[in-house]
Amino acid sequence: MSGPTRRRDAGATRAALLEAAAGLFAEQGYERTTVREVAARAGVNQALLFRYFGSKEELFAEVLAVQSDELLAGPVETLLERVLADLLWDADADRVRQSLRALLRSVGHAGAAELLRDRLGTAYVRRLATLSDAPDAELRADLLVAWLLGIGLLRSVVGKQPLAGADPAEVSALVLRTARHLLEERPATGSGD
Amino acid sequence: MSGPTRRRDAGATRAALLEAAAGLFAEQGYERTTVREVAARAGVNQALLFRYFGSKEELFAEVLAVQSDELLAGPVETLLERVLADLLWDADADRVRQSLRALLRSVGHAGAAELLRDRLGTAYVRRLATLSDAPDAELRADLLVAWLLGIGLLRSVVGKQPLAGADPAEVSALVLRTARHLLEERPATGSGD
DNA sequence: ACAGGATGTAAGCAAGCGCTTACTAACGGG
DNA sequence: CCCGTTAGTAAGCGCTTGCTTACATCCTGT
Repeated sequence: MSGPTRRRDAGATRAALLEAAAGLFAEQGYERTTVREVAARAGVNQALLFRYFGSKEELFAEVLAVQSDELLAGPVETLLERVLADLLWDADADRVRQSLRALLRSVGHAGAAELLRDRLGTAYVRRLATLSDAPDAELRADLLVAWLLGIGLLRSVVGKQPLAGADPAEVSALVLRTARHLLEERPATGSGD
Repeated sequence: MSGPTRRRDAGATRAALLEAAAGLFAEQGYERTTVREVAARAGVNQALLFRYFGSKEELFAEVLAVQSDELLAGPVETLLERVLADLLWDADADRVRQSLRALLRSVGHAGAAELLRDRLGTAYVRRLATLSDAPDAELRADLLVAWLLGIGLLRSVVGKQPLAGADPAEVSALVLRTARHLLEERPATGSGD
């Protein structure tokens, strides 16, 4: 049987570090967050961070690894809506949202850019592109991902008004209507199809 | 007449520092660029950077100060098109484009965020909002600025394909059509106006 | 019970950062 | 011609960064 109160618990320490890191990476991005801050918020000696994660970079990768599948699992039709919700309702600190925001916040960092370029971004775009019949469907989906990125940054990082203070539901509805138009419209041609 | 070859020339030194800084800030952003790098590229002793600009932060501000008016001067109708051009044709290193990209690249930095929030972003939004009759015109303009920000980052910083490799003219046309729709559309209402 | 691995701690290293200081060398007006 | 001002230089200060090391302590299997 497990001891009543384990003061030495590798699993709990790892989890505490992971949670502290997720919060700080989401708030400040990768570069501005120091390993000492993470250890302090976790209430843990900072040497343990390196024992359990190897490096700051690997810790960051583990934080980002959380979200990959959860959002992508649902139906394509509501994918954009769900991502927007995670982006706009930033009050609560759900783990998926934290890791999404850590990704946005750290887009200047090579590791985050690579993840967005080669894995996450591609996965989103593949799904979003199925909503469009246009031959350049993937480009349109890329533009949508770019929009989400920009909205997240201008809202949470820059704090631009009126966007930062706007009703999330209104913003979401406006973006969704425009996104549908982007995916479905076709350029006017001289031949008139 | 001025001396034949002035080896001691404060104006030229300042200009060299400014140009080197614009290039590096555009390529790497504020935080990743070091004052030693700037001085080295300018071929100048790094102490002079502080003599002529006071601090890295003030040097950055001076780099960003370039673009403020130039783009905003033209007609509103082509404003979006011109910014998109500066964003998408990133081959040549025009000074206005460099400072625009330095701003995007450094959006995680407090100084850049403040400029975008309180000055530049507001100026763009004011003008863009005149293109819409909607009551939330400024919000829509904010969303456009967010889109520009996201496109610039996903293209130049992240390097996401197919966006990064797409024909700038096609991207521009697609974004402009969608932007017009965003500015002009109105939500469907139950009362049917 | 006790050896040995797992867990936690304190201290500090090398490197890099923005910035400053103490100095030399060139210029230009009197 | 000389001297104060200006431009340029070399060195390094104080601090922070990610990461490591040497060591104390606890827990568990046999």
